[in-house]
Amino acid sequence: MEKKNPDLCKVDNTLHILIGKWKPLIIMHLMFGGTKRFSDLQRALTGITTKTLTTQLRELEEQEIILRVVYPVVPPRVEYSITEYGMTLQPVLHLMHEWGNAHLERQLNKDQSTFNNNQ
Amino acid sequence: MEKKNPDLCKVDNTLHILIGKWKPLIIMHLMFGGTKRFSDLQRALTGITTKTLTTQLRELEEQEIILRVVYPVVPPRVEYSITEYGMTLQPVLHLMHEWGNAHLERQLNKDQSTFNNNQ
DNA sequence: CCTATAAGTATCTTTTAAGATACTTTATAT
DNA sequence: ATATAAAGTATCTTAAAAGATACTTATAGG
Repeated sequence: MEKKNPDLCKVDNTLHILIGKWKPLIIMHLMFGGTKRFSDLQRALTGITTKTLTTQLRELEEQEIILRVVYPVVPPRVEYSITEYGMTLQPVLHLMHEWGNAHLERQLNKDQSTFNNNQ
Repeated sequence: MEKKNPDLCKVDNTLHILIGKWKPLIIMHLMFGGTKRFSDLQRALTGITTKTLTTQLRELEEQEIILRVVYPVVPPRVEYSITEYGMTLQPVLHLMHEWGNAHLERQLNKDQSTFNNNQ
């Protein structure tokens, strides 16, 4: 780890891509579910507003994690897909998923033992 | 990936621990630099306020990522260290560091070629 | 001519994180 | 008696992210 310049904590570069209430979910959907239309995503992400979905998609597009393709028809048809570059996040997300899962179980166990101790 | 219940995106569990402007840095410092006092950390994290440092440390402590030990002396002495559990984040942070580094270089190359194209 | 449709915009409000600044505590050394 | 030190609290302000709600656009189909 760089001791001299702590700004060189590159973890933040990755976090920057992933931070956003719905971004991991969006990425996972496109990564494992393939190309999706705007309305498909909105249906999949229960509770998201159109404004928020638009923002998150545009940011991911700007980072070249996803691709946005507009078909010039009426009513509009817009398709989102993961890019090749976006796919490079897969091992990272996988490990985060694993750790997050273990973390969740750990917390459930903790609650469990608290519960037992209170008996 | 769970298709039925998208709330089961466990990546968010990991993100939840890591989100916080200074948290990755704090974790890295304790993980690789060993036990540190409050003032050591404040010196290391240039620009952080006491209030923010306190908040971030307390949150990490609550998640059992770090340990806070108070020595009952005056003036106070408080030491922070990474827990064994906190150490389990190391592979995750390592991968995020790697990806983030590659991402940074990619962006630098992009800027470079934009620069060249404008000649 | 009216309506429905998909993918958004435009505003406004709420929530949360972080920063700025001043204050507190208490045994010890002067 | 007073000043000092370390590790904080207490308030207030600012900024950024997300939510609620209403509106827009352009054409094909009835």
